Amino acid sequence: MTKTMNKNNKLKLSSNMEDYLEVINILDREKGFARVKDISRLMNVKNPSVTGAISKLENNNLVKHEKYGYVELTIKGKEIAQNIQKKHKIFQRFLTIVLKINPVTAEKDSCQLEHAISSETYEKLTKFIEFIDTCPETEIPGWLKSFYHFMETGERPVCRNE
Amino acid sequence: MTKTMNKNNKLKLSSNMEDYLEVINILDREKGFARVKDISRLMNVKNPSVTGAISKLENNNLVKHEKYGYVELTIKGKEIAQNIQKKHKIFQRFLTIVLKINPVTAEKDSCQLEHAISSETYEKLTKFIEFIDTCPETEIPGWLKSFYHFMETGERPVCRNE
DNA sequence: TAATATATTTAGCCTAACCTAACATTTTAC
DNA sequence: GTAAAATGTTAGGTTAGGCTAAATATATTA
Repeated sequence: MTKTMNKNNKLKLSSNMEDYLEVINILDREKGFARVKDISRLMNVKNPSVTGAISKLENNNLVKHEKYGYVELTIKGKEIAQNIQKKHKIFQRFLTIVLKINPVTAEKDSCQLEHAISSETYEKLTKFIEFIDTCPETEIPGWLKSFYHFMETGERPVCRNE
Repeated sequence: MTKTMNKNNKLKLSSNMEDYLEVINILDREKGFARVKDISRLMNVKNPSVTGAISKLENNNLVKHEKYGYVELTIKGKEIAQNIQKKHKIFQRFLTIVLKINPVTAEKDSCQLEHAISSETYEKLTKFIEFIDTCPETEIPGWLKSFYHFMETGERPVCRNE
């Protein structure tokens, strides 16, 4: 066990490496392949930084890459990438739906928050959004409408004890 | 403008430096002063790391420190520390009150999330907690009780359209 | 097919954080 | 009041991640 592992013997990746995996996954999904150039563009870094990062990910068996060729996620790499993206999306939804954060800020915040949340918290936040989504009677639950009103006006409507 | 500034000409600190400010502030509040030893203990680093960090913070006018003596926050340093702590606390409350995350995980997550959230999102999250806190009729709003129930059982109670 | 353009890698350097070992200062205990 | 213990600093090394410049490989186009 030479590499950095957490208590569950799972690889502990820096948020940087997580970002690389995420970007590679996005490119793969959207274009069918990921090249160094595209990764560097999306990550806002230069090509040599990508080459370096890729080779680290390769050492951890998270990507495959043959010289001058495409970068591909391994099963393990894809798992991690998808995990991060789920966290990203749940924050995106929470911030835009519940807190009414503007899309640009919500996106930026989600990019950071996705690396900072535990799985336990992710699960419960997901439940929370599900709770709102599955409101059986209206698109937006009454209490959430009340919160919107509270944010806009400071007025505190009656809070029913259901 | 040689130092790293963001678009508002504000200092952009690494989350590491933010953590040092936070810890110094906590020590100052709880013990009346902050020494290198205490900082290193709370930060889980060795003394020389603290000395190095302190001197960087000093260069940015965020702390004062005379050799072998106490470390003190400047006004600016204190402002930043308090800002981070407010973010920490609001996550702590959100995670424990709304999502019912266990205190240990909530604390760990808050320590990370505090560095990842914009001011705008912080403000709105604060509003959200305020909305819950000021529920005029009950300790815990009915909708939140319904969510707890939903988390525990998966049952979806009636959602009133208030 | 040769010349040019683009993409990738390598080499070498920088900064932020951390560390250990060695040295300096301050505090404590006799 | 000095010697031991504790605390703090300096020096020098490591790793992660970024950069530029230069070399190499691939792709395109004349």
